[in-house]
Amino acid sequence: MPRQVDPDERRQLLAEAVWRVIRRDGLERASVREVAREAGLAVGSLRHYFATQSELHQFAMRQAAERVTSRIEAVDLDQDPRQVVEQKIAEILPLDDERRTECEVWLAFIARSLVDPALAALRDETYELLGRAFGHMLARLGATDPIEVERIYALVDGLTVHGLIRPDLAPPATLRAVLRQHLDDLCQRVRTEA
Amino acid sequence: MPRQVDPDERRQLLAEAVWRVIRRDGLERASVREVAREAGLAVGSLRHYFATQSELHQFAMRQAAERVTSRIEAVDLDQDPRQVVEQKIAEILPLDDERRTECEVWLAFIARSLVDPALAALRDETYELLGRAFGHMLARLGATDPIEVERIYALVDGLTVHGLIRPDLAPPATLRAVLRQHLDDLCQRVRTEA
DNA sequence: GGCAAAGTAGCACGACTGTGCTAGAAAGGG
DNA sequence: CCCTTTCTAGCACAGTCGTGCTACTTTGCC
Repeated sequence: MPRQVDPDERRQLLAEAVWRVIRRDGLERASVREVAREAGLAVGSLRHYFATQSELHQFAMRQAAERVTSRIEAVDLDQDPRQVVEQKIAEILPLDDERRTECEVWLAFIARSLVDPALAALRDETYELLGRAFGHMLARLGATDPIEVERIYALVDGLTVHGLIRPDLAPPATLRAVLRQHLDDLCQRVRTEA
Repeated sequence: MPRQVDPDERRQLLAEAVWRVIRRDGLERASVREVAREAGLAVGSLRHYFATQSELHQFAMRQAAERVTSRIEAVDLDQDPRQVVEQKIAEILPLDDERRTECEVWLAFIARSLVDPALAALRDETYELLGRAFGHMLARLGATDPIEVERIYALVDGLTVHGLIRPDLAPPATLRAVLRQHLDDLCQRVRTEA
């Protein structure tokens, strides 16, 4: 029998078990039984923390999003704005295994959010949060055009997908290079406009 | 009992039934039973055309990809290169209901392809085909930098995702505007480099 | 007509699913 | 010490799943 731990910590461990199952077998295999097995718990025990499968999935999705957003907010602002923006965006992209996990999990939940209203609400929350973050980042670089905000946001999400599905053709170095090129263009245009 | 139809046509009808189920309930609900019900067939009848569920899903995914790629190849080349590129890319984006269906279905399959080798092979095939298409399109505009190819490819895929999940914040007009802005920048850079 | 092929339908099996439910163990405060 | 709360565990039910299998109908060719 696993030693008792702090309830919040137990929920976090269960969320991470969900992530591992999703990475290994996909979201459709993240059943309460499979997640409980992955976490080393009985189904009845898991359901003491999450009454339904839906709650479990929502929590796992929210935790994945919060790990990303909290890292973005933790970036040191006391440096060149261009560097700040680049570092913040780097926290979203699948550049290492930790961030790759978050991206894979996120993609699985995003896909399901198209047919699951509860997940859709969570998705919208994060989408709008990130959208505002991109707005602030571009403002910091002197760009205010909403089209440019959507442009870099879409670019980053597209790079994320490419990094996930073709790590051979879109490795971390390439993702970084594309991002740098885009930011270069952006900064240059701002300068010439001024 | 449904009248007998041409076998290939029947397979196409079944693929479209898969698409409808995916849009309505998600890929995880696209069971042989549900698809057969959607198509108005018995399970045994469906399995006369697709021996396994995996075959059914692969076919449905391939058909969705082919509908997009064939439209791209059908774009009239006898006009301004900039227009050709814009029209080709417009065939990928979820700008109307038909294309939106393809994109939603594609996203569902892409997500599952991370844990399904058979779908991964199909995904890679299409990814490389589109990658080459973007390479040709940029070459037509005078751009050859591989980073620029990945950049516009990622941008389009990101716009697709945004158009799918937030049609309110990223409506067709916005997707088009972002694409135009990107192509404008691209063409201008080519001119100044020359 | 007959006969083979193609198409349609439905049953049955074993496996897995979410969740309602009960029972017992552990923890902590009095 | 006891008693309440929290936690862990497991059973049971009703449902869905993929697929192997057989039987019947329709089609098309001779």
